[in-house]
Amino acid sequence: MSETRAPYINDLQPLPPTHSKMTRDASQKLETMHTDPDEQMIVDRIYSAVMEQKLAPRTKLSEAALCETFGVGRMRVRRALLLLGSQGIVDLQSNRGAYVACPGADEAREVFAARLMIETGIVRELARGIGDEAVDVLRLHLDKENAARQQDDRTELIRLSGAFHVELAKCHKNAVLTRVIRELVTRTSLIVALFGASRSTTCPDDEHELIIDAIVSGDARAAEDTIRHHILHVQNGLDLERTQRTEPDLAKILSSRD
Amino acid sequence: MSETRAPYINDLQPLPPTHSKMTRDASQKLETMHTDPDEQMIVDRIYSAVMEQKLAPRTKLSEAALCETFGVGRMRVRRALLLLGSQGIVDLQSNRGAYVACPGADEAREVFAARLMIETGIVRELARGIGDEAVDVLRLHLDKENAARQQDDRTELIRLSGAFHVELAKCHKNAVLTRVIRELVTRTSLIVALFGASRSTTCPDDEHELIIDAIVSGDARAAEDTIRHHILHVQNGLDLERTQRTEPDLAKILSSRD
DNA sequence: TATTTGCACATTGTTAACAATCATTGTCAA
DNA sequence: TTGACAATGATTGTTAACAATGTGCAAATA
Repeated sequence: MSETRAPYINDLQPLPPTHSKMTRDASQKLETMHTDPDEQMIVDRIYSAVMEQKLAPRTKLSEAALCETFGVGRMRVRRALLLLGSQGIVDLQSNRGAYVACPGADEAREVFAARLMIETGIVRELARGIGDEAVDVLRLHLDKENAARQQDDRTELIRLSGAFHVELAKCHKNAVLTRVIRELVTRTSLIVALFGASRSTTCPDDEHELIIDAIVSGDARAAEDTIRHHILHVQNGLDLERTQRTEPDLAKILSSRD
Repeated sequence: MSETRAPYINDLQPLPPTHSKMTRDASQKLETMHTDPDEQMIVDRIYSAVMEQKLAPRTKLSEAALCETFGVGRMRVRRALLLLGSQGIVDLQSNRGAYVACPGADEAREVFAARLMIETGIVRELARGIGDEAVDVLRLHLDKENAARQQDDRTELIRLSGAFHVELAKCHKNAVLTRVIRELVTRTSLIVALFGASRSTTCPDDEHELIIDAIVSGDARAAEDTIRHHILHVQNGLDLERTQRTEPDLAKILSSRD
């Protein structure tokens, strides 16, 4: 459906190139931990890169590049890519390689709908009784967000904005739930990178603070409404109705044989 | 923490042996589709076997056995096991092999807590407006459950009981959400196999029908309460507070050399 | 000049052999 | 008899070579 266009997107994407970051991380990794080159490290690294929007959708993740980058054998890279593919972060195309996933509008709506259903439950239960130390963790996270916003650190702000929702899930001390949310948040990063038009999506103002306030107030209904409003706000800041960037690309290419 | 006991459980488990089913499925598969021996087939097969409680927890899934069973190379089996491991269905132990997962009481509580939060959202949104064809699908599923119950087909009833919740998720036509629920339901099957004491867990009476009725009535609150009650009912039918079956097994074996 | 066809290269998929680790069993000594 | 210890066998982890597929370029032809 969407694999017949733009074979190598590296030089087409406006986002920072992947190679510079890759090599930096590679050297860093080769220096620090040569003892445990687990493939979970590769997964986490790519996961983080996607969440920070350093890896643009449709970026090719060739095995050779990843091998050299992380200094591991092809098997490890292959396993990591398989895991990432099973979570919808990368798109594994047979005999063609692995690419950072490029979710369509339908899939984007699915992710937001799922987040709405799950996260409303998360904050509702938290409003029904949250530990003091958990509130402290959340408020500390809020401080980091504000600091990043004041310093105009866009990358850090993007990362923290997504991580806030993971922190909300972590309050339940439920590894199963946290994993689900982490996956959905990461896919949201891809969606925002693809469909994000205005900067409002990357700057959630003080909505996160409102969510915390609603939770500590103990009003479950208010907490639900607040996070629902927040998620919808992020979604409404996107160009989901429009055809994505790749679709007109194909049409343009096919019609540009003038 | 829990890998130091009962290395080979095949002949210790009271559940049906895995080999008979395996070989049957293997021949069936070799006959029908020799063209696409994808590893997704292996994953789905093991998934189904776990949901039907044909594969008991702690059952060893050796690579050689799976290779011969499914008639594929070791790489395919390895990839399938990695995927199953990433979803908590099997436990991959380094240099020791893959075993059907044996969730502890804490993990069981996490799964139920996650299901409570997510599935209440699912039925709430469904109560807010569900398509007629979706209702038909659910009622048809209910008929199958009743048929299996009347025929005392315990295996089929177990499968359908879990699949009902997957069908609920499917009503949203949301692949992301459906995948999450499918994983949670499958892990619930493992939990029930481990901690299930009374048969009440396998026979949810007519609670599923109550859920559908609450949904079609349009009362979101009632739908939430109904499925919450249902999930808690299943959970309360378990011996979660007790130490699981494997602990006393080892003690009994070690002390039974009279 | 534009299109198509063939070839060369690069990348991925697969297989098989090898290395490493773990479990079991047998042996020896206390 | 019991305990530790070592050897053997089996199973998993890893690597490298090979096969297969897709991509891009170039040459040839209309």
